[in-house]
Amino acid sequence: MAKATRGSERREDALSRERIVEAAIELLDDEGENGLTFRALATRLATGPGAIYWHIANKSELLVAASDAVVARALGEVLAFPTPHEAIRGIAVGVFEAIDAHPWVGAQLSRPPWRTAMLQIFERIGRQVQAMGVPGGARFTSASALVSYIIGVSVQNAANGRLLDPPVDRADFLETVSAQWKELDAREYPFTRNVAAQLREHDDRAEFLAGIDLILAGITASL
Amino acid sequence: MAKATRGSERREDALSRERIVEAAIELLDDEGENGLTFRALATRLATGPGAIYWHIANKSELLVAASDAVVARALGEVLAFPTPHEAIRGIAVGVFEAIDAHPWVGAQLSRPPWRTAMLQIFERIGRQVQAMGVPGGARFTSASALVSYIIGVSVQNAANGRLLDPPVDRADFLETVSAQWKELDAREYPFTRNVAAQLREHDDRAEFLAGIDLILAGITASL
DNA sequence: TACCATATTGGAACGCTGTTCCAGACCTGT
DNA sequence: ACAGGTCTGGAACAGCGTTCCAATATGGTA
Repeated sequence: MAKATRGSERREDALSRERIVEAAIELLDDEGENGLTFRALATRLATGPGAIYWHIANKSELLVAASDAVVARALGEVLAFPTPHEAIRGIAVGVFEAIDAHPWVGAQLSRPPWRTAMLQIFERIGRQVQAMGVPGGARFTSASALVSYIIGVSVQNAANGRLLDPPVDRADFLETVSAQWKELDAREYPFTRNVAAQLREHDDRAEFLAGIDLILAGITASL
Repeated sequence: MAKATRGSERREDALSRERIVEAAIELLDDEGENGLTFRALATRLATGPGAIYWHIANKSELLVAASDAVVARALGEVLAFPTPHEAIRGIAVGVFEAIDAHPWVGAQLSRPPWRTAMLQIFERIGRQVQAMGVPGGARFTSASALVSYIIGVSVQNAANGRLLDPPVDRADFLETVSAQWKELDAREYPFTRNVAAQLREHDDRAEFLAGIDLILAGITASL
């Protein structure tokens, strides 16, 4: 009797690569990047650390798999757009919001191996650059610049949101930084002091899109 | 006699925050980011781990201090330029090459707290944006876009160079990646496959500057 | 010079981590 | 019913950041 019970419920919660990656994503979202340990993951999956290693080589591979899953999901949700210009903005926002929702992805993207996740973004952006009418020789440069900008801003935006241990209100946070900037030495930081006020009414997403438009304007201007 | 000898040479190798940060930079450059441990650092400074903690709060602070030192040194070497356009290129290249020479700095920059290092870059770029004649309301956006792009590309460039454990030749590396891209599925990655050839004769620095010019063109176009 | 309070040192120890190892349990095909 | 590989999970290892603290060096005062 005891044997039968244990045997039947065993197949239900069988370990698998997907289940492990899914649990890792949950753990990272719940506890932050430092929350993902093989022991915590094993506990959540009601098993031991050793069992996980049968399905996944090491922590690095686990992080790559988790990031890829998040990026793939985000890009999958990006729909069709009437113009290349709008499509690029749509893809960019999709990536931006995915990293904003899962800040730990950012730390992974700017780290080797830039495998599937980065490649997927590059491919999607590249196609739209081509559709914009950019000639062959300049496509690589334009797509690279866009992808670098998208990843760069998204990662930094995620890093900012992550830096508060007791999650502070965004407005309060901007207020604080803005105040700090105003306190800077007038000789060393004249520019930063000057724009400190603008920081208070600052919308990351809008600023991000404005940057995209800036690059797109540059691409268009050199057609 | 013995007492005098020990006493006199003791002051020579006295510990200090600067000496520790300098040794940390050397260690990071020599052994990579994983090479910096408090034990290795203590050995290099001929002391124990505990002594280091008298001068520095924790590893995070040490990394921030090391990054700040490298960035400050790099920006200090950037000279005057006749036009804002050239100045921005000059600053950008300075940052790019500093991170290329010290890849571990990249991992730090896109991580909170973005204190002095990031701020210094932002300030330097911002002043030149102002000099370009960008109106007050758009300065923040333009400077942010440039800084994000500069950091984004530099970090990714550094990450690429770092990923090879036996340091492979750059040309061989590009050849390999280019070949990998050509093997990609034609349905899923048409664009990436198409530009794979361009990757082989790819110059990171030139590509980086082309991206800067793209953004500058965008800024100029919207003046 | 003798002494004390303070600043500084460095080695031992703690708790945690990623990873390895392996005895045993499970599942499948004969 | 049994033999094979597949899969599990707990114990153990080395190494990490960090803390602790007894020992020492230093600078000021009597």
